[in-house]
Amino acid sequence: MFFNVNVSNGVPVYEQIARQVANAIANGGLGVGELVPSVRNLSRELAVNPNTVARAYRQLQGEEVLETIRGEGLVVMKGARAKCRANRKKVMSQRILSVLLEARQSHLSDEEIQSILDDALKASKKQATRNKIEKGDS
Amino acid sequence: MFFNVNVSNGVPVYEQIARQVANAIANGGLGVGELVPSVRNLSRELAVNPNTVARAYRQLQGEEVLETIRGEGLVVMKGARAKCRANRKKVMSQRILSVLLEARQSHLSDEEIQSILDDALKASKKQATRNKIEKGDS
Amino acid sequence: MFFNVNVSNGVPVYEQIARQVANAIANGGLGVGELVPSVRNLSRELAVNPNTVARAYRQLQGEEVLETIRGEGLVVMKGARAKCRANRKKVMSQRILSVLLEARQSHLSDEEIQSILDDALKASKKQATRNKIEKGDS
Amino acid sequence: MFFNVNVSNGVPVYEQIARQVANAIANGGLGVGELVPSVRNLSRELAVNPNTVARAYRQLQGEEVLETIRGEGLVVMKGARAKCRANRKKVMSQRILSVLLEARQSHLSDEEIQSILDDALKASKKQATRNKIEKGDS
DNA sequence: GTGGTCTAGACCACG
DNA sequence: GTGGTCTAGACCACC
Repeated sequence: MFFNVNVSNGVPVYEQIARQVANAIANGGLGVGELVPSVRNLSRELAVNPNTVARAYRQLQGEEVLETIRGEGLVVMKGARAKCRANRKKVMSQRILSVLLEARQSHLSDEEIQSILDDALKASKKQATRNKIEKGDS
Repeated sequence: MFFNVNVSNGVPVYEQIARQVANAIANGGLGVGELVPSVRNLSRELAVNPNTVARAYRQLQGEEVLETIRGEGLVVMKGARAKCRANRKKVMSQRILSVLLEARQSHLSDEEIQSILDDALKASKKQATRNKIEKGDS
Repeated sequence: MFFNVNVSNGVPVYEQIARQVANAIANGGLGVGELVPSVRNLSRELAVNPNTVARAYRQLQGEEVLETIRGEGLVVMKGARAKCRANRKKVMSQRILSVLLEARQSHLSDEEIQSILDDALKASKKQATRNKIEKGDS
Repeated sequence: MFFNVNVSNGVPVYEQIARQVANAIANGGLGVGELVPSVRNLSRELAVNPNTVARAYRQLQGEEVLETIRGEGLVVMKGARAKCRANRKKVMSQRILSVLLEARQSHLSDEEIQSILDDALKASKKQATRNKIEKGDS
């Protein structure tokens, strides 16, 4: 359950946090009924504004992944794991599809697209391995 | 050489214009030494503010794809076609790679990723065909 | 870190701003990772439109000298100092070279050119000294 | 008396023409009392708009370098040669001085400036030699 | 508070 | 006619 945020990344910080929490749930790192880290703790750990963490959590509440237990904090809802898994896949699919569609409408040929895909797949495997080893970055 | 912009797309209008012009160059629709549509004409045609078109063109100047001929207009620079083709491919690769990397670091398995890719590829082909037939959309 | 602009100078205001910021970085007045003055503040201070400052900053982003931290502001990128120093020298060299080339192709003799250079060098030293003393000008 | 213009140069075409005519006069290529090429001829030869040539000539009239002889055309005025020589030197000096001043106010050291000057001087000599040999460019 | 985008409209130099 | 610059002001997302 180690989160990290990249501020100079284009992707809003609150989104990065929300995604990583959702991923943790999808992978079982955070189980149903468990408390997520408190806004204050997490914000300190990530060195971001508490409002930002709060916003990430709010978004996950809106997606019915987290719910507030009065006097306790935010916990993972029942059914959240399946939802996160499904959602993760759906988002991935949409993103890839949109890139591919744009590639087509810019007249890249099937062969070019295929070769780009193959290269990216290989590169991602290599990079993933590297990250697993290094395990530290900025 | 028919450009179109989608205002509620997330992607900034000036970027859409710049990309489409760059694509036109990459595909030979706009040849080296040719004048691109004038700022005022294109802005009228696309129903956007002239400044927005100007900004798109300015960006392409920064990339050394266009250059201005004083009192004449903007023309496609020598070597622009290769640059646009290479750039298009590079951008595509980066985008796909970043999605794949995120997929990996969210612990999706190789099989899941592969199946998502295959589905997206098929879907994109179908959609491309549809677009070719319809030839008009929003 | 005192910037100033000369509106009736031929040189576009946004360029003057961009250069001065780049120089501040080259000279260490603005360190890597530091926030540059906010668009609104600087525009107020210089009495120019915020868009003009924004354009200057945008240009420096394109040169990978600045990058935006969402919700925070613009900071000096890693490696920016070296880049700015190198660039400053390059620009100077090009400008001088182009003047010299034109002098040559207008058939000025070596001796004339050399004498002009010497005079200009002396004059610039004197003027620089004067500016250091006065420390205020229009 | 071979003129050439560079449209994608930043320098206004009419200025390039005016300068080259003035240089021809300074070098004796065009003698006092001689007719300069007609607007129509020169514009055809340079492939530029006649208005542009006319403007260049107008500027030289303003500088009292050319004068119109009714029914004849434009001729080089008495004293034009000295004036052009002086002017050429003055313009050169000003341009070099302004570059040097900017270099100083951007905190380049004396040594850096001197080295840049030396390099530029050497480079300009080399380039000038090359141009003399090649004698053709775009 | 920060920057980013877009619109509207004015003025300039150039050809 | 062309692009380039600048201003003024609105609206957005993010932190």
